[in-house]
Amino acid sequence: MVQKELKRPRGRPRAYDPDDALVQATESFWHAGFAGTSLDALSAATGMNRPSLYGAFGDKRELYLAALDRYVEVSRADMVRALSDDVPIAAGLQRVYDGALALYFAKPEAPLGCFLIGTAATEAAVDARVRAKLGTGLRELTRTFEARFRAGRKNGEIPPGTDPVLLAEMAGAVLHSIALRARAGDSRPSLQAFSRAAVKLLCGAARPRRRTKGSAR
Amino acid sequence: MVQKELKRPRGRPRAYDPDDALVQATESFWHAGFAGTSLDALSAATGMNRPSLYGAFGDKRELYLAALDRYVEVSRADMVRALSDDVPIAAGLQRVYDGALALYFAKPEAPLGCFLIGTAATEAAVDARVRAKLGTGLRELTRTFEARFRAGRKNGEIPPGTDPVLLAEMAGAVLHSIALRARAGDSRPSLQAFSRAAVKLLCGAARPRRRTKGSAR
DNA sequence: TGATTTATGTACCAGTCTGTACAATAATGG
DNA sequence: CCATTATTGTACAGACTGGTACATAAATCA
Repeated sequence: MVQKELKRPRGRPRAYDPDDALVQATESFWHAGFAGTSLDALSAATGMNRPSLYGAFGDKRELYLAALDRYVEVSRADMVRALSDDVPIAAGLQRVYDGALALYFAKPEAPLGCFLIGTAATEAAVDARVRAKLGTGLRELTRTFEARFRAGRKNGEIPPGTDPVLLAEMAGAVLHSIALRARAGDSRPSLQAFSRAAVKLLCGAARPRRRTKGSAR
Repeated sequence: MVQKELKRPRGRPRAYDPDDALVQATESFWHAGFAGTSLDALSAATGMNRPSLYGAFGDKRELYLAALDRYVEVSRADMVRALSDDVPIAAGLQRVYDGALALYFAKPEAPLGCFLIGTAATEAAVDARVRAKLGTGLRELTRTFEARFRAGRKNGEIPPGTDPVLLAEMAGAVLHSIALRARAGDSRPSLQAFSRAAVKLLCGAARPRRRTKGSAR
């Protein structure tokens, strides 16, 4: 559908796919962090030799920043999809957490948690651009939660007295905690259980109080 | 009170204080992470030359692990103190968060967040011992919350139907989020506001629902 | 086909990294 | 005062670091 090479560029064709290479580079950084990932490792992971890396992405830092950008954008899009208005808030929240867990445990032998939280946090103290991307990335995700809670308040899904900003921050905090704990070695079932309880608390605490027992599905 | 040099050891005396040096090393790691901190930096920060560092702590990794241990122990002790039973739960929780913020913003020009969360998360994926320390560290803090909630349930501070494990995990999640967001550049007042709202939510949601306005002290 | 353009592969540079060998130093024990 | 012990300071080894210069290869354009 999408036409890729309407017109071939002039010189020798690339031996790699830039998007693919960025994904591979992301996985390398995801595993060992920015400082812990060498250009040799990036070269091996992407299949590109060093000069090609520089030609395509600039230096190591620029490549890392590009990887962060892509990751945040994909995560945001996934969240928006999971939180779609035609699913009740609690179910949407749970979909976000389930999706996150699937990503964080994608490599079952070595759970990596969240790429942004797991690697950019360290670099943020040293590199202002990383700090900015980490900050805006986290805020974007929180704001996605907030938008859903706000819509839910308008819908009547959530009583008018509740604060969508606070609920969004709490939902974000749960996500942060899961991301971190996955990388810290906590088991997936335990985090899944936590996420379910947290959803119940956040969506239950928001309403006028009712029985928790015997709720359908 | 504590006698330090009841008997001087045999050889040439040390030119440094081991505890002090560990604190200095911690600050270095706190800033740039494990991989980002060189032995030269550690040497400069501690005032010890390389062979002394090796003699005192072993290699760089061992030194980092010792720094993590000390940090977790101090944090745990601070938390236990803040959550003492003779202060209401909500106030105790708030003391924990206020203390954390004071620590995370100790260097106002460059907020470093939490040492454990900010640096060990990155290294955890590569180093099993760091992962273990991160995991047990986080769990210890959460269990400290849990103990306080459990005591509060026994006291009547919190209704018997609530789950202390969940509340502790939520309180921990708020702490994790604050730690992260401090390092991501969020302002201290915004995080303080978040912590206050979170305390209200966690301690308010736990009780049978009542007015928030006009509660004494 | 030959000129042009772009990307690749090799090889390398200068600097930095972690860790250590070794001599000098400063204390104690007899 | 000399032997012993432990730490310090210097200097260095060997590996690895990020980044680049340069010749080669593969495509298009005329």
